[in-house]
Amino acid sequence: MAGIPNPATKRARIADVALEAGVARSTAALALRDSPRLRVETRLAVQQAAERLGYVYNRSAARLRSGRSYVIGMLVCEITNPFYAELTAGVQAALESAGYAVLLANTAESPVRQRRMLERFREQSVDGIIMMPATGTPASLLDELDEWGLPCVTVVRGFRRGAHAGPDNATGTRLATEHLLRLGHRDIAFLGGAARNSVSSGRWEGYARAMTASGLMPLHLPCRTDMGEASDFVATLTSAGPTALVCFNDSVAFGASLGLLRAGRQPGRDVALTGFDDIREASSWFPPLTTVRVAAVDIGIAGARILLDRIQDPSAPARRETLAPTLMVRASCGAGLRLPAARRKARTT
Amino acid sequence: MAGIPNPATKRARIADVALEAGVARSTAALALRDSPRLRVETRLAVQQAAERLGYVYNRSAARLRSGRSYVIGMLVCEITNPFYAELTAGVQAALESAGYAVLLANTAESPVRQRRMLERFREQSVDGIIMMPATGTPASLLDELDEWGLPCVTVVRGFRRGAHAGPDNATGTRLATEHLLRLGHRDIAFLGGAARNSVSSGRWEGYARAMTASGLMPLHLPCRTDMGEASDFVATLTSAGPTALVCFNDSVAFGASLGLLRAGRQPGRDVALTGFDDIREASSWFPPLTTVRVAAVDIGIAGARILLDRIQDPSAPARRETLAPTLMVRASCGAGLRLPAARRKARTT
DNA sequence: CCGCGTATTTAGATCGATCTACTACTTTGC
DNA sequence: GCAAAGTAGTAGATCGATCTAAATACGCGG
Repeated sequence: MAGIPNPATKRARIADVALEAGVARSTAALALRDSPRLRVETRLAVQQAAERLGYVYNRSAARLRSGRSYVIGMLVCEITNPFYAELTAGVQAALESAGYAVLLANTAESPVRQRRMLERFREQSVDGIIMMPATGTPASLLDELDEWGLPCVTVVRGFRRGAHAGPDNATGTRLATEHLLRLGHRDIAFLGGAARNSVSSGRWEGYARAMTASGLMPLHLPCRTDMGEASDFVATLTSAGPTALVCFNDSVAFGASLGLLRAGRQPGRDVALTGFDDIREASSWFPPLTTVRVAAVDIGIAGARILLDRIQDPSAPARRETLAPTLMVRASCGAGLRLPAARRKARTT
Repeated sequence: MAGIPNPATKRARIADVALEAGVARSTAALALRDSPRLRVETRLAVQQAAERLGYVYNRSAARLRSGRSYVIGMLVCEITNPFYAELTAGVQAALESAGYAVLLANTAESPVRQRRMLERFREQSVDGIIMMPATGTPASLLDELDEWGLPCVTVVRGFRRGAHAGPDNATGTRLATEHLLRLGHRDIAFLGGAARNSVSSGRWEGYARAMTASGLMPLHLPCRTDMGEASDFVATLTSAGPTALVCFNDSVAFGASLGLLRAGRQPGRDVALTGFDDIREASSWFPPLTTVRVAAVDIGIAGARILLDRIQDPSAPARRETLAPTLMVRASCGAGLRLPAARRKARTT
């Protein structure tokens, strides 16, 4: 009867629904959760009663009793990095369709903030954690979370142990380096990724192995992994420098190409570039960026799935998933680049 | 005594802390919330007892009784857009320092997903909502949220009414347009922002007014607001086209500059560009992007503050904050651009 | 028509905090 | 010296769901 929910009267509770449907409170609760223990008719009757009253489920109450919150805590090391933003979107979408909500915190690479947020997540009694550890996080954090009884999955970055989803970094840079070698480059340097973490070391290793396998010396050009830094750094390189750069990620490659332009050099012609991640902007860049594709969204989805399985069965061994990368060959490595100079001449004739 | 929290035994409750400290449960609760109703010594004793037991506050229980969750729901229309990513970081930081956690959902511009997530937020009994309405959201959504008793603030995008924090879009594009006019441009077009929302109309208006004030015809070049689209669109413009583009936002401006390069034209020399937002990448772009600065982070912080005030006093009238933009003059509008060609010549001498 | 197993439904305790209203004990005022 | 006011602490109800264990209904063989 009550049709329209009235803001003045209080929100309907499960007891009200039970009354309206003419069943017991516990029956109503079961019906609203679609329990097979109830007859279909009963379930339907209760659900219709709930509809009539404009009943809204109160997960806070459920959470207190059942201990399950259907909330996952997510720690992102730097949400303003487009790769992590995409990954966040992937995680969120995957968890959303499994009925979970996502508590998000940006650690901005600070282990202190990271710790504070983990504690807050614990107070909020999240069902699990999905995180990219801030640079400098000790692996012992996993033990602590374990002690807290909080299932955890690392994504992209991780530790030697523990549930994890991430790209095969070494294979990725190996593919990129081998491609450049095939194109005839010999003086190839690795740009960016100074931080000592699993991602940096993996990407460096893939590059370095490919170089030494060809009898060449690997060279590390360290710079912070953002566009501005990379741009400044590359602008200082002279024409005597490397003819090709394997960049730590796409942002660094973008920075490198802008730096080259600033120095009056043409990315893709004067210096070949490869990136890593294949973020959305990579293909529409000029020149389009040759890069290692590891769909951030897919990593997010994989991480979410591992976490959900882990929540279901916390005793199962920690699963680790390494996503195979593919090389997206575009123009920035020198193949098939249409140069502005050439175009300009063509246009004026 | 119990020193180390034992994962085998259950988590300590407030009753355990009370026992350890030799006070009543309600006293312990007050002490843990630092209530001034208690003597300092009592508070300290309880807090130390909590420390000893490794007590962790259970907000789920508190939330059930008190109705306050210290969780805010945030709806982002497109988290992979760097501007919104920065805004998200701002909101998150501001709310975090006020003791709140943020439930995040990416609507990907879908009103359906937006609605679903709002309902989920409601179930989770968030204390408030901070959102950028997906394109096509009716203003009546505000009434619904009101009926639900959920305080809400819109950021960046919004409606005619309701609490809001956002940039002064019209002033921003007016500044940019006037700057281009001062530089002698007459054939200036507005690029991007086809969607019919408050942001698009505001930015178009500022541009159009400045044009008509100078006796010029405003021209809208509609294209979707992402880098790839803008790049494709601009690549088709001929040299007979406009000499300057006021772009809807930085991403569009980036796309435009890449599109010009593809067409063999030089952004900043052949065509002047201005952006909007001043995202991190704008200053390290080549050429550095002249753009309207409205710190995304500041909008996020302003939005968070308005929401928190609104939660404190829901009966107060909805506050609206418009952040004044400033024009960041850089090279992309043609002033002080050092051209690659010139540089290249200088380097070879 | 009884007993037994299975399918449904239910009563009442429970999760862990907060809130209200009350007690006990000081202090103050006159 | 006694009421009024103030201070510090407490008992017990309460939030709204879930869980456990038990009651009831139903079907069927004998």
